[in-house]
Amino acid sequence: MSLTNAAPGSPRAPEGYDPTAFEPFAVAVDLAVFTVRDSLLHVLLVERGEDPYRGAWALPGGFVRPTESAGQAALRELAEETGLSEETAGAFHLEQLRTYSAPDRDPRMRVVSVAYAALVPDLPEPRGGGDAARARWTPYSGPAPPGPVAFDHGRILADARDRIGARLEYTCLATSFCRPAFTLGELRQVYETVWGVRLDSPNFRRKVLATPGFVEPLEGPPRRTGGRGKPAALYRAGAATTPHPPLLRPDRPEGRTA
Amino acid sequence: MSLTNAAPGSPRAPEGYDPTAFEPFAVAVDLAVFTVRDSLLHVLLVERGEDPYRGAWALPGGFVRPTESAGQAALRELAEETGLSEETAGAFHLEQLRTYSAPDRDPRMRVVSVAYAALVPDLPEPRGGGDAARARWTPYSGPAPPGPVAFDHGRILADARDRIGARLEYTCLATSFCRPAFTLGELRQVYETVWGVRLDSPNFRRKVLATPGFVEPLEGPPRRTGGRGKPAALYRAGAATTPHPPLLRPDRPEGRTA
DNA sequence: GGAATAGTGTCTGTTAGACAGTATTCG
DNA sequence: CGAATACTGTCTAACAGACACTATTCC
Repeated sequence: MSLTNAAPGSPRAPEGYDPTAFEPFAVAVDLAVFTVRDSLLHVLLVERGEDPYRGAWALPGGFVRPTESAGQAALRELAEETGLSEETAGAFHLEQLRTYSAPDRDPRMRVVSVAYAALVPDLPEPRGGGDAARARWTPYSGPAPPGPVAFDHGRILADARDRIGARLEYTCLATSFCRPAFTLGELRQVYETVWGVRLDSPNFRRKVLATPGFVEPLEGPPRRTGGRGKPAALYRAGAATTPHPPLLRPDRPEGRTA
Repeated sequence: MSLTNAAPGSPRAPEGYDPTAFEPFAVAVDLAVFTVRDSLLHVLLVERGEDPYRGAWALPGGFVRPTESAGQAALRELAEETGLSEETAGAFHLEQLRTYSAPDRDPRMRVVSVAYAALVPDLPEPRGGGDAARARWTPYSGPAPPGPVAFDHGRILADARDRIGARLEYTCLATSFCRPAFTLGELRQVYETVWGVRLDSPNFRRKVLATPGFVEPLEGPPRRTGGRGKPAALYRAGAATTPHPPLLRPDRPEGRTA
């Protein structure tokens, strides 16, 4: 809740807690921006130009301004890092992950960070103004992080990846990784890349098409593909948000069913 | 991220952003503490004793202290509100939900709140010191919130309920609502209460027992029940965290499968 | 006995995965 | 032609839901 502790005598604030009397908290957002490129999961990292962790890679992000919410700050940062307008960036999937608040996560002062995950299609090289020039798409496929990263960003990154993988099972957001028009083969590669598995193409097609509104066929010249082979029909993302039944990952050697 | 904006000339902080120069943020935690009592979902609410929203019901919570994380603050508040020790309260399921940060969510100052959900068994009446005396278990079963609540707590509550319902499908945390020893009938009632459906008892039993480590049989005097009928065997929570396959909610008239 | 809960067993329509087979394109 | 991808169709083992039946207890 908020400020009930301002009451003198409250057990939660023995002597008239005044939040402004404490060392102030800074509130920041950190972005894990993912894309699928060349059948590899990539994440957008920026090289730090200042201490601490000078020269290390870090998640893009910044402070929440006094008049904006964390979500608005995340969208603003996403637009800056990708070099797109906020309106264009607003079409991307951007979701709050969780908040990191260990007292010592930033050695200089108390910074509480709200982490967001963004899913974008394969974009041209990140381009924005200023220090976004140091931004790079970094492969992030194995279970290990893509190298040493600043602060607790390795942990945030790992959490974000787990979350995205899990969300693919129960949501339709895999299409967020695809361009406006895509083939079912490209969509399947998204799942295969994020999950690190091979999926049976006919069965995948059946499941996706079984959920109405997951994808919608496009009229245009029915062709295009990622190499040779028969040209594939094009689709665009539909309005559905939840495939039913879910597209569960194969294997997962855990509890068995009766 | 953190403090990259301290760099002068950065596009994200044009003139040497100093976070301490801004109006400070306060960081709080809000708790949605759920329990199942008499086949109804209940949530713990406290009556506010100060303005704003004096006399309205609110989620229990408080400010994050300078030396603790948000998670530690949530555990501290949970212990205070339930009147238990932090060690005892630490056995309850407590998970971070999401962070609420609209600039105007608190009329007095900028408060960013990290919301947590706690799942507890049916406890005796909430008892703690001080203003926890105003805490009450409030039924929260229908789709509507349990009445007018302070701040954006109605929204937090609705989000929390949705999350708990969804988590029951893909996790084993329903046992968190049960006492240390419980019958499968009691466990089934947890699902029925949270989801608002009737489940087939034999099939439910089959699914639960099919996931090794979901529940473990207890030796003790094999009996007890919630009224009359044949006494049921007792179980305790196992080590498994994920039922496989998931215990999906029935119905859900949405996408159909092939 | 009747009602209520626990627990076992069975039956059946559906489904998920496997895979055969055809179509279309590139080199 | 061979390789690669798209797409259709089918077969089968397994499963989910429905439900019949028995057991045990309280009233």
